[in-house]
This record gives sequence, structure tokens and C-alpha cells, in this order.
Amino acid sequence: MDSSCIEEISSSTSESFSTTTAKKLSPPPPLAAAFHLYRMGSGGSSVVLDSENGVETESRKLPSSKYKGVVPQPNGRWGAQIYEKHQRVWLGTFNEQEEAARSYDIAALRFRGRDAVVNFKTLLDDGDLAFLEAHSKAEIVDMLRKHTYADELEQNNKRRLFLSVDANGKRNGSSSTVLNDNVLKTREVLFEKAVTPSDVGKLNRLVIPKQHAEKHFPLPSRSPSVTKGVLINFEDVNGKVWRFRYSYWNSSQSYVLTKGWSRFVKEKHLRAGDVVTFERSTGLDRQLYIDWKVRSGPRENPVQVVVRLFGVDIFNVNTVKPNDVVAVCGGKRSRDADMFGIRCSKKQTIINAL
DNA sequence: CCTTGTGTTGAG
DNA sequence: TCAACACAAGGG
Repeated sequence: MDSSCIEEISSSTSESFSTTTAKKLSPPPPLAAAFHLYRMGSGGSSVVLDSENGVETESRKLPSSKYKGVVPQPNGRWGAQIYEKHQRVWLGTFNEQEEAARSYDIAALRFRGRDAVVNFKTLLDDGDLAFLEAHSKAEIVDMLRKHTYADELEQNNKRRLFLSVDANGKRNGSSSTVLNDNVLKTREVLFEKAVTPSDVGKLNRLVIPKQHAEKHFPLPSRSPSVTKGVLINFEDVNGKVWRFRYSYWNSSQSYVLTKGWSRFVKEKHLRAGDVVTFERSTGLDRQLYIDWKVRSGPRENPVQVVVRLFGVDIFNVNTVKPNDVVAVCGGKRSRDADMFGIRCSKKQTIINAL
């Protein structure tokens, strides 16, 4: 239903883009000037040449932008536009090319998805995507035209931090769904890793298996992101947000979570063998989550174990084999002392048993 | 009056 | 789909 919204903005007249009328209305092009028309594009009374300072050159040629979706304006400013269904959607005018380019990028992401070709390959912040997905194309376009996108996004993120607490207060034993207000938000497990001794040791870093790293946390290749890494936010069971630096270590050819990781290890009292789970909301927001589970194995008191697949109970087992990957919600070891007494049921959930 | 952004075209 | 170009509609 949001796809139709855009029409309201680009052209009030509904489905009428009759090609016939288009032909009829075409005004007589100024073919008077038989000068050279180079460049791509059309029309163009480009009177070739251009004396550096354009002192008195008749050339009205407007400087083109190197950015996609950005077009020059007569007054020196820049316009941003994107095409959709044979129609142009105007994204507004801006003082700087980069500003217009950025606006185009945002629109492109909203219109064409995360894989859209954009001007600036900045890593899509999870909050960014969530925001885009949560608004209609028309709303995004409106914000861009009014230059209020940044503010709206910021306010949205603040709001989300508070709501997340309630969301978790509603959590039940399932690790795949969480009820937030009236919206059922589902989350998918991206991957899990049984932490190694070094992951919880003095190296202060967690190695993310390359396979998973490249699939779920693609790092903008080539850009400075490779060297400096990026900051990624993860929300834990208590609604607490953990921000880790994520980067690639050439020396070891591995992807790692560095800054911030040691604090997580310490606060959660992670021990080698414990399993860390990375999840992501599949709903409108693309919020990332991190959770941990006590290492599976002997010595745990016998507890009811429910094997689940996509949130559906598959079968129950009473024992957990050594190499099973187990997700424990409300394990023995105490979770944060600052948590609000939130405790999952006594049962444990196996996510990827077998 | 000046700026916005639509009409429209030719190239890719 | 896209940008170039012209210019009418808009807003002050």
C-alpha cells in the first residue's frame, strides 16, 4: 500500500502517463542552433566551448554533477531525483552536491532495497534500515524534500531505545519472537558461535567465523571501513545496547568484534564453550540482537529441553549432548545484576540441535 | 523576481 | 532508467 503513495507526490494525476499525450505535447525543440551537441543526454543548446571564466561565453551549460541522481539547478544549487515506474520523483533541491547525492542514496535504498546502487557506500546502519522500512516511500521523499530526514531518524532511534525495554519485559521463553506493543516482531538467528578460550581471554576480541561474517555483516570493501572497522549496535535480552567495533584483521585474515567485546564478556561472565547468538529482526526494523547461552554439557541440572525450529516446538529431550548447540534463555549463571528481574522460564531452548 | 521542479527528449 | 535542457508554475 505504500507503493501507491508515491504517485501522490510525483504526479497527482493517477495512472495517466499515456504515451500519446506525451508525443502531442512535445514542444518544438530549438533546433535552430546547429552547434555541436556532445555529451550524453538530449536537447542541449550547449554552445560548445567555454572560456575558462566564461567571461562572456553564451554557454548556459550547467555544470553536471558526478553524483548519481543529482542534477544542476539554474541558480547554482543541486536537485536530486530518482526514477520509478517511468516517472521522476523529485527529491528536492540542495546547496551541496553531496547533500543531494546523499538524499538520492536514501531514496534509492528505500525504493530499491539495500542493494541499490548508491553514491556513498556507507555501511547501512541497522537503525537506518529500520527507519527506512518503517516509512512509506512518500514519507521518505517528503522528509528528503524538507530536509528533515536526519532529525526524524535521530528522534526515531531515541524512541526505540526506550521501547526496547518494554519489549523485553514481554519476552517469553522463545528466543525467536518477542512481543512489542501490538506488533509481533520476529527475529531470525543469524548464527551462533561457541566462544573459544581466546574469545573470552585477554585478546579482547571475538572472532566471527568468516562464513558468517561475510554473509551477515558485509564490510564495505575497499573503503576505510576495512581498516578502521565500523561500529555496530546489538541489543541484548535486557534491552541493553552493546556497541562493538567490527573490523577485519588482515594479519589473521579474520573478522572480529573488538572494542566493547571485553565488557560483554565480563558482564555476562562468558566462559569458553558458551554460545553467543546473533540475531536480527526480520520485521520492519532490522535491529540486531546478541544473546549468550551457557555451554552445553554435563553438570547442568536436568532441565526440560525444548527443541525448536523457527519457533515451533519440534520435540523434547532430557539430555543435551556435548556438541549440541544450545541456546539457553535464563541459564544458571546469573545474567546481568542490573536486569529487571526478567527471567525466562526454566526451560532451555535448543536452537540448532543436531 | 527568483527558485523550484515539471515537461520532455535523446542516449544508454 | 537517466541526465540535460527549457521554462512555466509557485512563493514571497
